[in-house]
Amino acid sequence: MNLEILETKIYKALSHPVRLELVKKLTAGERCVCDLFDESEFTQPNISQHLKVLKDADILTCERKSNKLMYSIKHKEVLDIMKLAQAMVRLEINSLLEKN
Amino acid sequence: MNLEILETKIYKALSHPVRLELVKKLTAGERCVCDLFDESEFTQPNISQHLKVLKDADILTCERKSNKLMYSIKHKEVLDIMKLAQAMVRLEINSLLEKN
DNA sequence: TAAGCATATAAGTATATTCTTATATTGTTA
DNA sequence: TAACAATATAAGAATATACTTATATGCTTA
Repeated sequence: MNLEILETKIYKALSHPVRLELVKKLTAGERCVCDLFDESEFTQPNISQHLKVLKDADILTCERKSNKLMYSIKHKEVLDIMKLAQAMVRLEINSLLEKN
Repeated sequence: MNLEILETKIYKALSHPVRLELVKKLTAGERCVCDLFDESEFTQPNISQHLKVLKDADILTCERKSNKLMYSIKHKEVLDIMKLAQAMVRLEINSLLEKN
């Protein structure tokens, strides 16, 4: 098993705006698929597919509660990754603003 | 401008094994394209294209030194991102090992 | 300024990703 | 166990990505 491929899988999972939004929603706590779907502008299968990508990358995990599947963040490290990436974006925005 | 798109651009840039390898090579310091290409198994245009993706995501920057273009890491945050992703991978590997 | 090295761009093809609609699966409860 | 609600999977079309080869661009130096 190639560890680098597992690493790229994490980045790829985060690289789609819908999936990034899903992760951000889950920072507030676990949610069921139907809630996540209701709040999105896409179809239920599409949301399920995106959740699967995030689960396969071990970013999310899920657990059944009665008739609902609750998704949640599996490793808190992903939140730190996102904070760092957002910091990079801010640095770039600031340096663009300074130039004008 | 949508900040979330800039964020996903960072992840997408890191999500290819060749590009991840390029970033890792540059952790040791700046390198020219020809060196990076010589050490790779791909064509020079392909390496240039990957470098462009990394530059467009503001992960790398480049500077001309005489007849060579030296690429280097632009924001050290990306190294922290990679450490965190690697930590996530290790956690997963360990928990897989424990199960067997 | 011509020649040569280093790098980027263009164009095209193969493959992967991201959606959609339709359907299957699974757990819950009447 | 039948019916329903919640979710996943399948199949297919549109689009994006990642390669290749060929060619262009841009420094540098003779």
